[in-house]
Amino acid sequence: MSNQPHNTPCELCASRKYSLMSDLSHAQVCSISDHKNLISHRKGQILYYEGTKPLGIFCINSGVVKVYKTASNGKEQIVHLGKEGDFLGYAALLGEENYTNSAMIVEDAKICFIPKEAFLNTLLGNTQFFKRVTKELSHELGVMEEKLTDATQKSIRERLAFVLIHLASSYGIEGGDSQKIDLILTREEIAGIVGTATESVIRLLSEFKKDGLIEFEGKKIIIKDKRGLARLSDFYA
Amino acid sequence: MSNQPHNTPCELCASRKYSLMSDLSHAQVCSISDHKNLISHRKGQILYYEGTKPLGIFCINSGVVKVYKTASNGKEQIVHLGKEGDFLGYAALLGEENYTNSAMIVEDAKICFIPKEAFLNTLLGNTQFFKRVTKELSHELGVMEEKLTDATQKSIRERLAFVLIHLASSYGIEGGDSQKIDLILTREEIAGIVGTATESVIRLLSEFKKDGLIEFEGKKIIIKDKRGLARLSDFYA
DNA sequence: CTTATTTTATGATATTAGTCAGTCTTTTTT
DNA sequence: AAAAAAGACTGACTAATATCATAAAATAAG
Repeated sequence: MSNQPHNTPCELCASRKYSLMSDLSHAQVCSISDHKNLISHRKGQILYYEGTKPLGIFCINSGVVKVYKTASNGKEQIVHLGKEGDFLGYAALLGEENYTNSAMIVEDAKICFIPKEAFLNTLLGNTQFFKRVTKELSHELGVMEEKLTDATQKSIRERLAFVLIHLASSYGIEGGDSQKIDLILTREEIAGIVGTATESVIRLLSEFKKDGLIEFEGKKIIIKDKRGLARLSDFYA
Repeated sequence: MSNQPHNTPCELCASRKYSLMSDLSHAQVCSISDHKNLISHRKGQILYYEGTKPLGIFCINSGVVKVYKTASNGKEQIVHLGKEGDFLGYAALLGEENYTNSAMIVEDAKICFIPKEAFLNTLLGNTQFFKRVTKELSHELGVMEEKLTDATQKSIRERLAFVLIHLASSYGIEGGDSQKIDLILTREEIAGIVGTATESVIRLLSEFKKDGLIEFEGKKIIIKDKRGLARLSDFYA
C-alpha cells in the first residue's frame, strides 16, 4: 500500500468529471484537494470493514472496488461495484453510523481518501454540492429497491442475464457485433452480485454460451447476443 | 378524499416529534405548516404512482401506507410501511426523478401534503434539517442493502419470521407474555413484504401457529414466542 | 338478505436452485 | 520446478418454494 500524499490534485484529476465533484467551484475543489491523500491498492486489499467507524470518504481514481455485505451464512452479497469517479463510504458518514458494508479492491486501484472534516465542511459550505450528493443518495436508494424487487421476483437465470447486460454497459468495450466485459470477476463474485450459489452461475454461464448468447475470452466474458440476454432477463418479453 | 386545508398546524402536530421535522426551529416549522394541506385517505387509495412526477412530499399524521414496486410478473414488492411521522416521496424529489415506487393506504390515514417549494426552501435554508433528511436517506440505503442481502441469502421461513418480529416492534401492543401486531395486512401483503408467494405465507403462518410461535386474533397476529421466531430468523442461532 | 368478490386454506405437482462430492485446471507460493 | 491453493466445472441428489387447482370462509356489494 504505497502512500503518495497529495498526488494529482483533484482540480487536475481526469476522473473528477465523472464524480460528484463535477460541479464544485475551483476553490472548493482545492479545499478538498489540499486534504486528500492518494493511495494505491492491490487486488484483494480491504478499503474498509462493515461495522467500523468511517473517518472519511473514498474517491476512486482508477480501478474497481466491490462493496459487499457478508450474510450470516458467510456468503457475500455485492451491493455495488465502484469504478473511476465513484465516491464510496459517504452514506455511512452522512448516516452517522458505522459502515454497513465492506469494500475490497477487485482491480488494482488508486483511491483518494478525503478526511471526514474536509468532506463535511465542503458539503455544508456548498448547498449545490450537498444537493448533488443527496441526489446521488436518493438515486441509489431507488436502484436498491429495484434490486430488492428483482431479487424476490425474478429467477436466477433472469438476474444473471440482467447482471451481464449491466456489466457490459459499465465495463464493456465494443467489438463489432459483440461487447467484451473488460473486468475479471471470479464466478464466486458474479454469484455475489446476482445473489446465488457459485455453481449456479457456472452452470448458467455455460448454458448461455451453449445458446450463443456469450463467449469466453480468457477470464473475460463477451456478450454475443445482447438482445437475447435482454429478452431472457425480463419476465414477459 | 376530504380536503381540510391547514388543519392542525405542524407546530402543534403530535406526530412531529417522531418525524424529520423534530429539530426544526419554530419559524421553519411554521413556514412548512403554512403551505401544507391535510388530506384524509381511505384504505386502498393511492397516494402516488410509480413513474409520475413528484410535486411535493407527504407526511403521515395517522394511518399506515405501503410503499411498493410492481414487478414485471405483476406482484408487489413492499419496500416500506410508513406510519405516523414518516415522510414519503422525498427520495424521488431529491433524486430529481419520477417516483420509483407507488404508495397506497393500508389503514385509513390523515396525511399532509407539503408542496415541493415549501419543502425545498426549508431544506436549503436550514442545513441542520438538510443534514437530518440526508441522514435518514443514508440510513434507508443501508436498510435496503440489508434487505437485499436477506432476500438473496435467507430462506422464506427465516424472512417471514424476521418480518413478523419487525412488524411487532413497529406495530406491536404488549399483552403480558405476548405481543399483538396491531395492523391488518392480507396474506398477499405479507407476501409482498417478505417477497414470496401468498400460498407460502399462508402455509408458513399456519406452521408457526402449530409450533406455538404465533396465534391469530381475528385478522391480527399475536406473537407468542418472540425468541423462537428470532431463532428461526437467523441462519446460525 | 342474497349474491358476488376477495381472502384464506389445502393438496398435488413441477421446477428451480442449493448442497455435496469429486475432478480437473489455473494460479500462486515456496 | 514443485507443491499448494484457489478457481472452474460436472454430476447426483435434495430441499425449498412456486404454481396450479379447487374449495371453504369471510367480506363487500347490490
